[in-house]
Amino acid sequence: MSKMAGGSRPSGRQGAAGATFVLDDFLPYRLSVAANRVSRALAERYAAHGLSIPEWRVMAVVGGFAPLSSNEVCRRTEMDKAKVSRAVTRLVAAGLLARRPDETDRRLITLSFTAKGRRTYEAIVPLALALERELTAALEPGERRTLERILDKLRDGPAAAP
Amino acid sequence: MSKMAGGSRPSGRQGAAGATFVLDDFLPYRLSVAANRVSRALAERYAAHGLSIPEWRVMAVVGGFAPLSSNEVCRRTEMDKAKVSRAVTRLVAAGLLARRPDETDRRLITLSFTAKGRRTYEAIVPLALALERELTAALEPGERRTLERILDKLRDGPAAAP
DNA sequence: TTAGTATCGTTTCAAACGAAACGATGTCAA
DNA sequence: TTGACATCGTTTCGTTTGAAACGATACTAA
Repeated sequence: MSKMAGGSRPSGRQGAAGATFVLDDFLPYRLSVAANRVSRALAERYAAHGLSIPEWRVMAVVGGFAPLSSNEVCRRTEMDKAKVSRAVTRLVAAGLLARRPDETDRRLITLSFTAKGRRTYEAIVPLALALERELTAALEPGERRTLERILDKLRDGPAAAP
Repeated sequence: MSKMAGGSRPSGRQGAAGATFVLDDFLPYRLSVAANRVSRALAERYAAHGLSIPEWRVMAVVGGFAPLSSNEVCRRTEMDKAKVSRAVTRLVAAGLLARRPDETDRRLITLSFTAKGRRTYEAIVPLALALERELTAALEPGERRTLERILDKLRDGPAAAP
């Protein structure tokens, strides 16, 4: 029951082309709307800690894989390097991340938590997990697993890497 | 098999906080990545017709509900009014949409296709449907239905309207 | 009437964005 | 060595974005 939002329907008169198109049923649209809703909810909670979503993503992978380079952060967060660079700059300025040149390859910059950064990380991870639980609470156990499978397929599905 | 991207795993040493967090398994993240992939694929195809995604969304609801006001477009596309205003301006400039003041309420502006706009609409709807078919081709028939249900839940789920 | 308030669509402003250019470093083959 | 090319992270550029301010129109109550 999400189609009747406005009451009226595609209104019959559909020009010559026959095939009625309903945006509300269009998968890319619905996926985008759902993702935006969820992202907004997440951003709201992290705003209280002064973190944007790109910053949170960086924190998340540093928490799991530090020490790592900005380049690795790119791969692990699916963000381009400009976005990562800006997020890292802000996190360093906020005193959450330490940036130090790699000894053996000086093009690389190694990222790791400061003490404050680690404390923040440990404070916000539970927030993320709580939101995830809230979201999946509405889902049947089977739906949850199906969703994981589907998201994998959609992620890898179209557009073979160039 | 999407987790082993880099080979290494959360690397054991996890500070004091115990609960290992894996961004790659985090629903909001995965949802966002999947949605971005799909949006990018869609945008690519529409770029050939000179349409951005906001513009395409406006075209889609005009095709289904014209004549309608910009305000209705906002509700039906989940875009804010600034975004809609800009998309409409471009579509009018491109000669696809006609904008004419409502007779009875002169705050409203009624939108409808020009002849060219209708032709374009009829040309691009099949493109959208084709992409959707490609995407869902990878899904079992049951998965497809489950996904619909899940997207509804995620859309309405968190954040009761203020 | 006439205030006062609400709604519509546009515009303004600052922030965020992606693509491309860039300087610095590393790699590889002649 | 040297030169050509690749990679890393930052910065620049023009565009897009959302929030708020805005003018114009409509509604409501005195």
